[in-house]
Amino acid sequence: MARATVQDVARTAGVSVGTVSRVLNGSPAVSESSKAKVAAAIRQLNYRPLASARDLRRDRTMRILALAKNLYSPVISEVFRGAGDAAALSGYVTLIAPTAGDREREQQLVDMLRNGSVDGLIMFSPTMPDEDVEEMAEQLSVVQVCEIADAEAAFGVSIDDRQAAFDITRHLIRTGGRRMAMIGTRVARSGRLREEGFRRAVAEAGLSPDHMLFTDGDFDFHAGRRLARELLGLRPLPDAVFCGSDTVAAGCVREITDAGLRVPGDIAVAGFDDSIQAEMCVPELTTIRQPAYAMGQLAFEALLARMTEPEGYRRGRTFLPHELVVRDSTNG
Amino acid sequence: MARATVQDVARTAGVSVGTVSRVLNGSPAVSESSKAKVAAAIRQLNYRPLASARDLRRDRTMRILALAKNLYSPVISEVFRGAGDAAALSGYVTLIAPTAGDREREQQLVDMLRNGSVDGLIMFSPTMPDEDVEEMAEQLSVVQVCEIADAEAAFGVSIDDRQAAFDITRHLIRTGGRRMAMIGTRVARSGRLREEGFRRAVAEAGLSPDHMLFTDGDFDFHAGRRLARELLGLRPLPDAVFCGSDTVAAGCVREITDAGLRVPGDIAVAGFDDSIQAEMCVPELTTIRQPAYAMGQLAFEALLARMTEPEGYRRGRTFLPHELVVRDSTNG
DNA sequence: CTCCTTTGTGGAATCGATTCCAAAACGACC
DNA sequence: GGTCGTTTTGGAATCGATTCCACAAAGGAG
Repeated sequence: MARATVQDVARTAGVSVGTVSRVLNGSPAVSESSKAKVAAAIRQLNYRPLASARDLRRDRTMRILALAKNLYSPVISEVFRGAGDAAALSGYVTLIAPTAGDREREQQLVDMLRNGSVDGLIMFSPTMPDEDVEEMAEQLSVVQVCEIADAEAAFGVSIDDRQAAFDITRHLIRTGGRRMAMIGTRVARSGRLREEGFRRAVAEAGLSPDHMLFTDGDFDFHAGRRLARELLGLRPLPDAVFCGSDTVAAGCVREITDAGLRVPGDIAVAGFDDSIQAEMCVPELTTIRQPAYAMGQLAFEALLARMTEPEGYRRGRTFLPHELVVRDSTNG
Repeated sequence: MARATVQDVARTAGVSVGTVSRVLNGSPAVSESSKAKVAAAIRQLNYRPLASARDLRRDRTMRILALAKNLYSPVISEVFRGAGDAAALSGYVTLIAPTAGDREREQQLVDMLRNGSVDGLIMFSPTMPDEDVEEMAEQLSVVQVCEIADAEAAFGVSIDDRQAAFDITRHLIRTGGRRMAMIGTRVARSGRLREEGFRRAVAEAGLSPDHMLFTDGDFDFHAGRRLARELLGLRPLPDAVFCGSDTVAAGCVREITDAGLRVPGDIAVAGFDDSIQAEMCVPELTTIRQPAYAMGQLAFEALLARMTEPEGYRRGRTFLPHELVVRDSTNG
């Protein structure tokens, strides 16, 4: 039993294909009797309009794609939840795909926008160089979220990473931090901005950073432990560490605790993101809250504007406010 | 500048549309000179074949969809990584969509299979009733993973949840557990199977369960804390608790520790999944390792068979071996 | 040089839903 | 009953890539 087509429905209902299509799309100019006949035929044949045929004719898919390196991140999943909810309100389906940081796979997914498989694209952490993002943004419906390339043509939503890192570092200093260390990443742009914010806050307090440790690879719990272990071997021992994410901070806290030192007594630790990891950690982490859900919503709204208005869409970046969340991993 | 079509490319290259298409699809019967001319025209016009037109004609999309309630779960993301990698090897793109446990949104996503937006579907935790899964599986390319409905026609990959729960409960008893408690969920089928395994192991040891606590809603860190708090108010106080996930177990451990009791000294705690949470917890959790990546791979392979072979596909369920991982949250 | 095979090419038909245009059906009103 | 709107309908054209068929060109064998 092959798939039923609009022709089959028309024949069964005793009307024309035009009428069937009009019923399907809720056109007002259809008599009640036709509507009923068509509805009956559709049910009888278990008919569904074929997406590719509809998309071809209409020249849009009502689908968008959201790209990220990986899915297992509280911030990413929350951002995509916000974007997905906002998209649903406008009748769009949001699909998500991980790139695994692989250029080729990312390219393949971006091609889905180029070849019309989806109408728009939300990029979380592009692996491609900034110039490519810029070029894409000029011709295609793309917005960025959290990780924003320096691209004039593109729109992006994020917090002010530099300011946020500045704020939390200042908090570390205010609560007694003098020998300042940072564990971060330079792979992501946000990581570099956080480094800047950290350095600025330290300098402003008349101090200088004692230790800066970075990873080029994963930025997870194990990386946090590894770098913290390294840190504990250095002198002078820091009394405050700013970590680029909660997960890394949790690894750092764990390593410090295992070494017999106390957090925050001996070393204060600050995280970033205010994910569930911050609450799971003992002691609970002082961190920066990102309005991830709202960022996702805003990203979709900007994307919608880009998709529907040919030219008058928003460009540049928008910052959403972050918030310092003080918990027990820093001195009160 | 509107999108270039195959016609435009043909005109620019001075060949026919047939030849362009043959070049695009790597047909061998094309001269080198035509190949070069077409390639040049494609580059010049920045041409990409339109997906909907191609899909319509070919009657397949080379895309599959993976559904789950939410994305922020180590098991889910690992399963989908396995499925995605396997799919990529066969030239398929894997798209992921969260249902948020919403029937309507789930239906909308399942419709993407019905209307040919994708060629196949991997379902993680269906919200729909088993009968619907069964009915879908009969006519459509669907496989299930981890959470498997009792559906004859469908294929599913998972571990043997009952046996795994049995194994870890037996370990709790072997290492001194007498007053046995469980914190679980009955919303998911796997949760019910784990309950069965727990009960069986307890009964087999000549004991009977002291406390069984379940949540109908979220099954996360906070739920773990809430149920553990409740548990600590009950008498007799348990000396061993089996939790249905690592995240819940982490919440449970946290609540017990905060109450001034020791894990595992006063109360032993076991988790499930061997996610990163098991390692982040203090003490690290004894748990059950699920071969999530392999489950994803296998799920895709079964799906591929279902999509390509009209009838001779696999049915029923396949169990992959689990593994008891002993750490510090249970007595040595 | 002819005949036959191979290799390459052009172009029309096709996939299935939508949409536009023209025409039919239906009322209402005189 | 005829005229003039207003609904409603039928059906052809369309979207863009693929594929099949027929035919042309090139090469090889005799």
